Amino acid sequence: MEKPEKVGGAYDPKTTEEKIYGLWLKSGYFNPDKLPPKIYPKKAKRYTVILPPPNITGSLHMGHALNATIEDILVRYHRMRGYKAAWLPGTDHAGIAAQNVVEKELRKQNISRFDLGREKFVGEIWKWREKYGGVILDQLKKLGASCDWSRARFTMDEKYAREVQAAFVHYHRKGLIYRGERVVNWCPRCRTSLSDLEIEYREEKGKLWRLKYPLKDGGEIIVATTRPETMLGDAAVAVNPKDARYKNVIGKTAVLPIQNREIPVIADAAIDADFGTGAVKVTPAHDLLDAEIASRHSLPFHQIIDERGRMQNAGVCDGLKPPECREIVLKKLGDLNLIESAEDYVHNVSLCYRCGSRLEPILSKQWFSKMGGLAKTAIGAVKSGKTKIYPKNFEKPYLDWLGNVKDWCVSRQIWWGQRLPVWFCAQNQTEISNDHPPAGGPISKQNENSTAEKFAVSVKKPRQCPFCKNCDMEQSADVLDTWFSSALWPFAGLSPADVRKFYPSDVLVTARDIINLWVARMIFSGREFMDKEPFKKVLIHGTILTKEGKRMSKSLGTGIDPLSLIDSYGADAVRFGIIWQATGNQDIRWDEAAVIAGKKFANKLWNASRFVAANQTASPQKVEKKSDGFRPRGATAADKKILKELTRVKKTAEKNIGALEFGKALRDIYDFFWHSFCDRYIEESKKQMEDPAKRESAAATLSFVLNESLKMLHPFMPFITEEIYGTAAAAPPEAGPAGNERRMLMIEKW
RNA sequence: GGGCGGUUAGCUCAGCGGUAGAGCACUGCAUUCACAUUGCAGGGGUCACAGGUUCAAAUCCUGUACCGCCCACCA
Repeated sequence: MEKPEKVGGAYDPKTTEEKIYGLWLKSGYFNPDKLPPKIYPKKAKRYTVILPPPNITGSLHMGHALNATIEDILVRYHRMRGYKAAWLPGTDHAGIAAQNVVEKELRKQNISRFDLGREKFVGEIWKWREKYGGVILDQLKKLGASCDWSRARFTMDEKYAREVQAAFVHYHRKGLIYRGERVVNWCPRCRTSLSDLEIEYREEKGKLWRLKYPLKDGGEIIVATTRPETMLGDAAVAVNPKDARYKNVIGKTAVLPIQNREIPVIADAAIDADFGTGAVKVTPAHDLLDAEIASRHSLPFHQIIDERGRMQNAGVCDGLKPPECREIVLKKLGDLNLIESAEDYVHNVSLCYRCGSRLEPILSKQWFSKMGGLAKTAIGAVKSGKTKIYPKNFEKPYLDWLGNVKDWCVSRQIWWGQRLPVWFCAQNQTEISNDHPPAGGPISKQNENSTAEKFAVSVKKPRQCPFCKNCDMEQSADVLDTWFSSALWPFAGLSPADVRKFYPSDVLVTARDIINLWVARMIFSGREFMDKEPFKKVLIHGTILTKEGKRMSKSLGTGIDPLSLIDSYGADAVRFGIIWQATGNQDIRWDEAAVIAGKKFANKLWNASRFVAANQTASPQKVEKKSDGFRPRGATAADKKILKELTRVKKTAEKNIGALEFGKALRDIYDFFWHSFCDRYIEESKKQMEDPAKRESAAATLSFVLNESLKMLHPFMPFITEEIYGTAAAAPPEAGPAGNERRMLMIEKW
C-alpha cells in the first residue's frame, strides 16, 4: 500500500526531548534561586517537594516513574502558578542493600568482604557508587523531572553523615538511645541485626511436633513446637496460669531431654491455652516472645545459635545448621520415645527484607531508640492535622503502628553506613567487633548487661579517654540503620540557608510500604530536630502491578522498564500513560495501551498546533478581557462556546490538581482538547476561516485555546508542550504572530 | 486473629443518590481539506450476590462470596 507524502509528519519525541531538557537545564529554572525575579519576586511563595531518595543500588522502575511523575506535575504546576518551586533530589546509601550488591560482585572473584577488610571493602562500595550511584537520577532526567540537580544530596556525604551522627548523640544525651542486650531479629547471611520493620514473612509448610518432657517427680508434660532443635536452649516450660489442666504442674521441675537439664514449669499469661497442648517450651535466646517471658521470670538465656546461624554450645550438633540439627534432635527424641506426634502445619517464617534469608532471633548487644515519646509526637502530628495523609485510610495503620511500637534497634553490624559515634575505652573493651568473621565461639555472655560499660558518645573522637585517660579509644564497629539516616532527609545535609528555604516541604509523595519505615520516622525526627513537621501533606500513591495483578519483580521477569517505554513511545507518552491510570489511589494493573493513547495524544497535539500555526493571520489579534476569560472581537457562538469550555476545564484542572487527583485532571483536559477543541471547534473554525468577517476571531480563538491547553498540559507532558510553545503556533494573541518576548513554557503563567 | 482496598462493556479502569462512561479491542462508512497515531456512525453491561433505606441506588446501610494488600509474639 502506498501512503501519500506528508508535509509535516508525525511528532518524534526522540528528536525533541533531549533538546528540550538541555534548554531547561541551560535556563537554570530548576533552581528556584535562578528563576527570573520579574516573574518570581522575592516575596513569591515557595513550594517544595523532596524526592524520596532512591537507593544507589536501584535502577528506575515503574514505581519510581509514577512517584517522580506525580512530583514533577506538582512542581511544574506550582512553578507556573508563580511559586518558587523546588524539587530536591538525592540518593540513599542503602546500607544493607548496597553492601550486598558489592559483596555479590566480589563473590564472582571469590573474594569475601572479610578477605578485603573493612576499609578496603567500604572503598569498593564507594567506587561502585561513583560508577553506578548516579544512574537512577540520570534516568529521572529522561522522564523530564525538573529537579534542582545543583542541590542533589547523598546520605553518605560528609555533612549528611555528620548530622546523622549528631542526631544519635542528641538522642543519647536525652536518654532516648540506649545500649542493651536483647533478642533481636538477626540475618545470618548479612550478619546484622534488623529492626521489626525490616522483616518479611512467608508461609511455609512445616510440622508441629508434640514433645514429651519428663517431670522430675514423675509424669510428663507435652509441649508443642515447630522448631524442635531449639529445645537445646530451653530454659523453662510455660503454661497459662488459668489453664486448669496444668494447675498442679506449675512450679514443678521438668527434665530437658538429651541434655538432662532441669528446667522449671512456669505460668505466664502470654501463653494461649488453646494452642497446641497449652504448654510451651521457652527458648529465651532465640524467640522474641520467649525472651519476654524469660525476663519476666528471670530465666537464663542459652545462646545455642551463633551469628552465622550455626548451632553452638548445645552439646549436640554444634556447627551444624538448624535444619540439620533438627534431624539429629528428632532422632534422639524418637529413640527416647519422647515424640508424642507430628502433624502438618503451615506457619509464617521471618525473612530478611534485603536478602531473603531465614532470620534467626539471637541475643545481641545493640543500640535502641526509645520510641514512646517520639511515637507520640508522630501521632500528634497527624491527629492534629498538621500533617495530612492522603488518602485518609492510611492514617489508621500509621496510628496503630505508632501506638504499639516497640523500641527501635538502630545499630547494624554491616560496614557500609554512618559509623556509630560511640567510642570504647580500649582498656575496657566490651564491644564485640564485627570486623572479623566470627569464629563460632560464644558471641556474648548471658545477662552481661550489668557490667558498667566504658564508652563515650560524641561525633568526634574524644581527645582523651574519660575512663583510663591514656588509651586510644576505639570507635564502635556498628553503623546506623539506613532508615535512621533517611529519617533526617527533609533537612540533613542542607545548608542553613537552604533549610530556611525548604523546610518544611509541602508534600511528600510516596508508596504505602514505607509509611512506617520512613514517613513516621521523618515526622518525629522533624519534630525533634526542627520543631516542626517536615511536610504538610503525605500522598500515598498506588503500586504498579502487572496486568495480571502480580507484583512487578525484576527477578521474576515481570517488571516493566520505564526506560524502554520511553524509548518506544517518548517520555510524555509514558507520563501520560502512568497518570491516565493513576486515578484515585488504587493499585494500577499496568496497561501499555494507556501509553499508546499518550503517544497518539501527543501526535494529536502536534498536528493541531500545526493547523493553528498555518491559520494565523498576519496582524496581531485583538482580544477583550472578560470576566470569564478572553474573548476575541466579534466572537462567534462557536468561539464563545469553546472559550467557555476552556474556562471550565481550567478551573476543573486546578481543582483536581489541588486535590491530588492527577488522573482526573488529565482525562478532563484530554477530553476537552481532543473532542471539544479538535473534533468540534477546529472543524467549525475551518468554515469560519472562509468568511472574512469571522476569520480574525477564529484565528485568535485557535491560538488562544491552544496556548492555554499547552499550559494545562505542560505539567503532564512537559516536552512536547514546551516544544510547541517555542514555535509560532502557540503565540498568545496579544504577543503578535511572531511571539515576541516569549518565555519558556515552564515558567509561563498558568 | 485484626485492619484496609477491590469486584461496572472482551481487556484496563472512571463514575459514588436522579434513567450506564473513557481508553484499548470490535463493526460499518469516510482519505487530495492539521492528524489514518484520523474523522463520523455503531455493537457490546440484569454495575459480584442477597437483603434493607429512599419518590429514586452502580452510587447509602447490613450481610455473603471471591480477589488483593498490610499488621500481629499462636509457639
